[in-house]
Amino acid sequence: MTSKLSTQHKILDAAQSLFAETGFNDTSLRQITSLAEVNLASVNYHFGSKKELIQAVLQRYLVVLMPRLDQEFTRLLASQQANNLSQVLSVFVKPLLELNKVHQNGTRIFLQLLGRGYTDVQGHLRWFFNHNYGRVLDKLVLLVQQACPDLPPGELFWRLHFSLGTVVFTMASNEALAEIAEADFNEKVDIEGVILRLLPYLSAAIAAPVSTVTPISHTAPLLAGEGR
Amino acid sequence: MTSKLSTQHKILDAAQSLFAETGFNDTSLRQITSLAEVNLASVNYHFGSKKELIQAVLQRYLVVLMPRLDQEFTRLLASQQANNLSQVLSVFVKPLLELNKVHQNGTRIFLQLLGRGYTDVQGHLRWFFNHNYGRVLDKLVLLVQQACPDLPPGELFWRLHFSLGTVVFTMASNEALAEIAEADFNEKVDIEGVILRLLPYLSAAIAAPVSTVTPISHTAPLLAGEGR
DNA sequence: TTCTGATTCAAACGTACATTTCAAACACCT
DNA sequence: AGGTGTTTGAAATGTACGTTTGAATCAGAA
Repeated sequence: MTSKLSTQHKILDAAQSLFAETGFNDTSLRQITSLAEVNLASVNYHFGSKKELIQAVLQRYLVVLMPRLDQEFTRLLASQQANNLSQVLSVFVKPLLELNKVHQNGTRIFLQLLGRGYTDVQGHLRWFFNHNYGRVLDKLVLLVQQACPDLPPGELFWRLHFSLGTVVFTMASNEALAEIAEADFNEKVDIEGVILRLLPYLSAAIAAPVSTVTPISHTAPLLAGEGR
Repeated sequence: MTSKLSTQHKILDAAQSLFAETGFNDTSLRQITSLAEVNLASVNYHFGSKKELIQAVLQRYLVVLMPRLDQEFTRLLASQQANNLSQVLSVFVKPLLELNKVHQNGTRIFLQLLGRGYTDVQGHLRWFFNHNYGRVLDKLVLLVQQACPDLPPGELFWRLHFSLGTVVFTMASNEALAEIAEADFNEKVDIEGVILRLLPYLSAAIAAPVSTVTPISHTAPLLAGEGR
């Protein structure tokens, strides 16, 4: 079963686990190479630097996930009928779960890494992500906008980021939560279970009625475009 | 105006800003003491260690917030009529905003710190938090349970943690989000604005109908257990 | 085999970190 | 003023980090 893996592969496998568990900055190359059973210098030999290793770890999943999401988004945009929010969010499920083909527990690991990327590093990974895949997410914004025509663009912006936070934080602390859930409620919940629990939560949240109690002067937003 | 501050106070003020901005592990005592314009050794003299400094920074807010929340929860629990979810969540607003009395931008800083505490450190801060203030949060769980009697306890557990993720992640990246929001939508949003936007989002999310959808993965084989 | 480029290895480099040390400076008492 | 306990200061300690180095080892072609 355990075929002979290249050094690069062993590094990536060890790195993703440690990165997901401990975060990027709090995982040392020595931990990684020790777990991977390779020489310390091989990381810099094969990847150049720790920063590039982090990107390589993420890219392994992103190059699979993002084209897949793009394809789903494009399909939904092409269908003339308006899609409801639940349908839009549901298209995430299959592409995300297919990351388990990239690596065992790939879905969980990727989402944890995504969470780490948003909270650990200062801007750098956020830029990398938006720069490479921003156009795909623009389609998602468009779809949600169509599904929730009554939602002002500014409100939608915030709610999408709220939702990103929900997902990312949940995955970052997924292990601890799953443990508690099993201990307290006798419910064994895997990553698919969490995703399926997230869907109705996020659907209801994003489509929630807009609050009427606003202490701030309510100026009509003119500019659209999620750019940046 | 700028009265003479004690060394301890200067350290706490510098530390909370840097911790909120960069995270606990990625902020060095040298940065803190440099910003506070005190000697490096004074941190260990006054607080013992970096870990204890982190706790002291958090405690300054927790000792104000948690009794305040406890009081609100108790009040709501005492009222015989059942409270709806929106009412329950609303009790967070005032206690949170009163943290601005503890320090300028105290609400934002505290929530950012809370986010850092949940994602940065390994369990340690989570334990500290649950150990000291777990009983207060139990009352919140009870209130939400009363407001959403149809929600199974297991589902409620997950949704409360989803909500924690929403808040915590939003605050961790609050500065970046607020900047984008202002640039793209011409909306100046302060911490109060974010909190008020969160309320309807979270109310709808927690009270969302429970999904009837079952996992698409085949139920027969349990290969690739997600545990560990 | 011998040559050659790619990979691995042990060791070291320079930097930054939290923490400790101990003498100097300070504040507050009588 | 002198004495005492508290606080600050500059410097050093030991550890860990990412990265670099140069020799040893390997794989494949001639």
